[in-house]
Amino acid sequence: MPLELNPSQALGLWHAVSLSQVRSEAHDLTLRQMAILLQIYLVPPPHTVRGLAATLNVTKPVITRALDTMGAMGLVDRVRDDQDRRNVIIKRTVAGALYLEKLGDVVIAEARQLPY
Amino acid sequence: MPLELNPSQALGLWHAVSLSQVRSEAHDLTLRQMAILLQIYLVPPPHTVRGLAATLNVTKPVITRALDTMGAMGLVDRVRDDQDRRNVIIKRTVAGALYLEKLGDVVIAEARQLPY
DNA sequence: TCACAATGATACGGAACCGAAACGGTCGCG
DNA sequence: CGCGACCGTTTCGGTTCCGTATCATTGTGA
Repeated sequence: MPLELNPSQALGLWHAVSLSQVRSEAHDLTLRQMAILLQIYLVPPPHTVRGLAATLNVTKPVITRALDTMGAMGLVDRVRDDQDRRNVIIKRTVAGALYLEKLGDVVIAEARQLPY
Repeated sequence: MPLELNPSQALGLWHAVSLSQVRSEAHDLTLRQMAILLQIYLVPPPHTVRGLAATLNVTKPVITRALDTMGAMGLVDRVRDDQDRRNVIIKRTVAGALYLEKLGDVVIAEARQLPY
């Protein structure tokens, strides 16, 4: 049985989590960066710049720059593909997994506190 | 009975909605702008710049600028308070309500398609 | 009345991000 | 070998956002 939300729950959840993110985080991720990070961690590898750009419907430099930023934060890692050295394989990191685990906790906690 | 999500559902939902937002919208809102918009529409009025700044834990100029941007998009409106003319009351608009209604539809649709 | 507090807006310098275009390194194929 | 295609990165000019500090307007209370 699928997860059924009513409009109030849907917006309420989005509101609560957004608010939590804005309030807590010193430097939060862009919506695009967040989408990239989630794509990397929730979809089976391998992930490439080109593939992410196509999936998110953005240009390649957007991906490169987002990986620069999140790489500096330790949330992702980049490795050259030895089969085809033109490719770059985006790797997950422990810090990235932890970051998303916390995000998941926030979503779960806010969902639980939602009026129903 | 509260809304119980498991970690996979929580992150999957956030992933799907973020992806949908990034893919579709030419001009998407900042996380802060989104939080402000949801606060205005989901919490009973009146809303002031100062109040929003305190709730979101950001400085007042952040609110003013976000209202400038979203005001230009027609998502919110500003009216001087006649009781205390120092205050500015932030008003909802039809366009803003429609915008959030669509967002809610996306959340609901993605939740329904979630594996469970 | 008149200093002072409060509110929202603005000025300013700096940082991050964007899209388009160009670039270097790599592969594939004739 | 050579040339074109492909991949990720970088450069460029421009826009947006940020934080701090300051401003104009309005209310408050001695």
